[in-house]
Amino acid sequence: MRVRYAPSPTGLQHIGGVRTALFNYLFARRSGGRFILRVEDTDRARSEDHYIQDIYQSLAWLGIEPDEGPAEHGFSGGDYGPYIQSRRVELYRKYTQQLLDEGKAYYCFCSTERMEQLRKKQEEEKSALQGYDRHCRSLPPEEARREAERRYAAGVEGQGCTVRFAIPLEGSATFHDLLLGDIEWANGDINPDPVILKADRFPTYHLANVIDDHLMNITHVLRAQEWLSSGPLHIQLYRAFGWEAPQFCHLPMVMGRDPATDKLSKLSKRHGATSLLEFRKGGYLREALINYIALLGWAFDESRETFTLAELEGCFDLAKLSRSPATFDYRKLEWFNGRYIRQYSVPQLRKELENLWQEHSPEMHGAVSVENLTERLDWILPLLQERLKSLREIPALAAYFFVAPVYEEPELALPKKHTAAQAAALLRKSRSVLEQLHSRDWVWETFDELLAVKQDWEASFRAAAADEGVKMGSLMQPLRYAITGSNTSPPLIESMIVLERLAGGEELLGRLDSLAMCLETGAEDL
RNA sequence: GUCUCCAUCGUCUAGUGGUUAGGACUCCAGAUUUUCAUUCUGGCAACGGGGGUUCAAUUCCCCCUGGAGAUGCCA
Repeated sequence: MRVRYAPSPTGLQHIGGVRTALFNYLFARRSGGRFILRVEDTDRARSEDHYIQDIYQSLAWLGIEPDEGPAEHGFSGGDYGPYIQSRRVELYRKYTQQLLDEGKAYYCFCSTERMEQLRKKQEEEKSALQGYDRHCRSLPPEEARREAERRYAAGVEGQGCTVRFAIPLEGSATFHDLLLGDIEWANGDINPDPVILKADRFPTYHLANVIDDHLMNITHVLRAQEWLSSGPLHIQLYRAFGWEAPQFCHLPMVMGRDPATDKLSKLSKRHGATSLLEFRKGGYLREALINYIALLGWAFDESRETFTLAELEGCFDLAKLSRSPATFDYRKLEWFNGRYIRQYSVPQLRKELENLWQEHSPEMHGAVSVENLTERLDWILPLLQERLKSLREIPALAAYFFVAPVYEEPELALPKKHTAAQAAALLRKSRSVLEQLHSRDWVWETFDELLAVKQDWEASFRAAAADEGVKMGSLMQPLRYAITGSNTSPPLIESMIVLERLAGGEELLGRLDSLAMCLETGAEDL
């Protein structure tokens, strides 16, 4: 078995493309076959080098390794190179010539203006026939050849000489799709005589794709269903060359819902983030992306939905593909992401962050900088880990460990049915507890030891709450606001211990005093 | 317009000629908890419509409807 992922470097790798790559990869792994990466850069106007880099980086990030790929870019080259189509143009010209010689293709001199007018006219007349009118198909071949040579010799690009494939006028093309079953298509319904060699003498997708799949011995073509209607054309091309066509499997499309119109369409930029590396930048873990993408149009059984790449390699099965399109759901991706974040160990998570922040500076909060953030992550991460949906939330959530909060909404400091004065009193009580705790001799070096210390601290605060005749929550609320500047935060006692470790006890007391002052001076407003 | 593909909760899906139509996300409620989150428990929610075939259709067939894709010297 030999399968390939054949992206064109005309844009960033997006979810749909990556899903196709993943399924091809999994199919190869599962069947002991080979997974080939081929770059289809036949569109000279739109192909760009950095898009090629994006393809490589995307696959590398996910851990999808091609068995064969462009050797000039460091991939293990197989026996079928080059794997970049722009380095194979002579091949495509040679095969085009063959088709020309056999009368299965013909030169076309119709200008783009003529084609535009034709299309416009067909649209206006709501013509049953759409597409090329085969104007040049009946040109005497010898005459056409001379004209083509004349134009090529003139050398100017865009002289309007293309080569079109002569679709048989009668009959039909039939092929068996592994997912969809038998597909039969009347030749009359195939796009009439598509261009196979453009005016710049580069091949179009259809030609290059068919030639390369054949030459590279591809046995199975797994591609998105948007290609289904090119299937019959490709079958006709294989037939014209006298080649056996590979097995086809047209994967369900990945859709997105346009928030403005509420309409579904092929997932694209208008639906939000779609490029893979954008997700990485946005704090998503590779495991989450792989797991979620694998489930887009595929399911293992009635309940299991957690899979690592390695597990997928062992259980992926085309028979379990869905035939209907899948809508991309950002929320479910987030849910997976949260789960995988919680599964990571703290060192793993820290490493991931350091790598990420090296490439993309995160949006920082106050005085939090990458330097002093990463070195303290081992203390902070355990407190944040279980409330993260994405890595990108970390700087904002961790900010209070680095800078004193600004008390913009002091009413958040008030427990239910408490006045500002009462809250300030609770704060003073907490202050005395902290002072007492500071006078004690305690040390801790690991997070586990911190948890032991926490027992003591918590007991002291509980006693204080009882003293004051309030619930623990009531005592904690002003304290929480003082320390974190919010009424929702990671566990407060652990936070204080960590903060004391990172910034010293005076920092804690200072925050309490400053909120108390704030409450007392603004008391009448609350 | 034409051709083609598709059709189970809002979303991703499982499933069968006879099931209380299963799971997950979201949402809601409850429990745990110093808040938030996590975790746990419970709940809301689906076989697009009409014809057949059959003792019996969500399941098989046809039509309709709906959705999507293609209709490029883009892939």
